[in-house]
Amino acid sequence: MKSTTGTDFFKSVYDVVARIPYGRVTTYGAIAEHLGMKSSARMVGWALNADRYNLNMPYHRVVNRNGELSGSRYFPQPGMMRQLLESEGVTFVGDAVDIKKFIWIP
DNA sequence: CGGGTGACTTTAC
DNA sequence: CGTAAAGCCACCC
Repeated sequence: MKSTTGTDFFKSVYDVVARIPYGRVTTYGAIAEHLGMKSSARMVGWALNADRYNLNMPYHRVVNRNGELSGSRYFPQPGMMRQLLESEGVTFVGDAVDIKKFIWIP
């Protein structure tokens, strides 16, 4: 859990994720780059993993650079992530979203 | 301070 | 398309 020391790294991630518009997706790299750590996209997903149980945010709109739903396996139910995205009008190409069309950069 | 870990990314074979 | 390896940074013990 985030200590009161205020790492705020997570907070930054949550802030960006919460800003993802409806029907759009973003990538870990894009968020990391926005935070100034483009070389460490891992931290983004890792940050979500830390609070996915406590926070209510559209983290299903966060996908990897290839548009694949790498995080879907960490969702409560398999296929839920894709279902949510399709529900928002996001189209898929195979097992990945049409990242080129729905990519959103903060 | 050091080692292990990870929802990533890129390059290479 | 598959696996492998390296780079990367924050967090935990």
